Amino acid sequence: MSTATVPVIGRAARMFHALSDETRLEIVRLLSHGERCVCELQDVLDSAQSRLSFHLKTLKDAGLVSDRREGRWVYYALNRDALDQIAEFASEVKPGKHAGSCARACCP
Amino acid sequence: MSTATVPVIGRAARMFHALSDETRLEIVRLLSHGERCVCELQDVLDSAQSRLSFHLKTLKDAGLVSDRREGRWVYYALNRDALDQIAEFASEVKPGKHAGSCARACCP
DNA sequence: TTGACGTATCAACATTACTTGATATATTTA
DNA sequence: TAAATATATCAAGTAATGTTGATACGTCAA
Repeated sequence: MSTATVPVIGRAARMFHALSDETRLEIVRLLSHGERCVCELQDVLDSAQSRLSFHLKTLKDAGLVSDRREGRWVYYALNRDALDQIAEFASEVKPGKHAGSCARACCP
Repeated sequence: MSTATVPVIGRAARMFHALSDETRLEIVRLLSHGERCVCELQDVLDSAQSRLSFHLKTLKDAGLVSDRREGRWVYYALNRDALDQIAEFASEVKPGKHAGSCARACCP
């Protein structure tokens, strides 16, 4: 494995982990309609505030969303780049991409 | 949220969870070159057998890989459909898709 | 400047996921 | 049929993650 692979894989793992929770996927789905403040997410998801804050932080740390404060409100928005990277991963890894060049090496 | 959304989100969460571990991402990367038997993955990843078996089961339960037995060997392969679904999720959710139709409703 | 509101952080607990070593199962070969 | 090989499963321990309620912080309006 190339030296560059490890950090890349770590980043990808963190992004996928951020998407591995149903609440966070709901948040992502809501944000796909545009940026939202925490209070609206809270209303729609009927979720405790600290719980939501925790999940938003998880998404933010993984680079999937960004936030901006406006007065007392904080607005969260999806990160286009991150979504592109996910799509890219899926297509990178799709069988057939490397066809021919990669014979199996074991279990004769 | 529509009634159909919940199971779909559950499935997605499971798929993303399966991809949220570095070892499993390495496995996926290896399988992107074609199907592999467990023993080869074991060699390449230098991983305990039961550990690998655990991760392969996780990937399989999430629908990301399938397996077939051939004699004493079991070959694992990536599931094209699952990868397509991941890419589809990323594009579905990309901001702009719903532009215009979804004004914000809170925090006046 | 005090009070109210929106959000983040913390601590304690509950739950889930991962690792390891041991054992079981299936298949092949001797 | 017995031994060997490839893989799966299990139990026990450890680590990571998610939930809840309480508290702190920042900003605005009175």
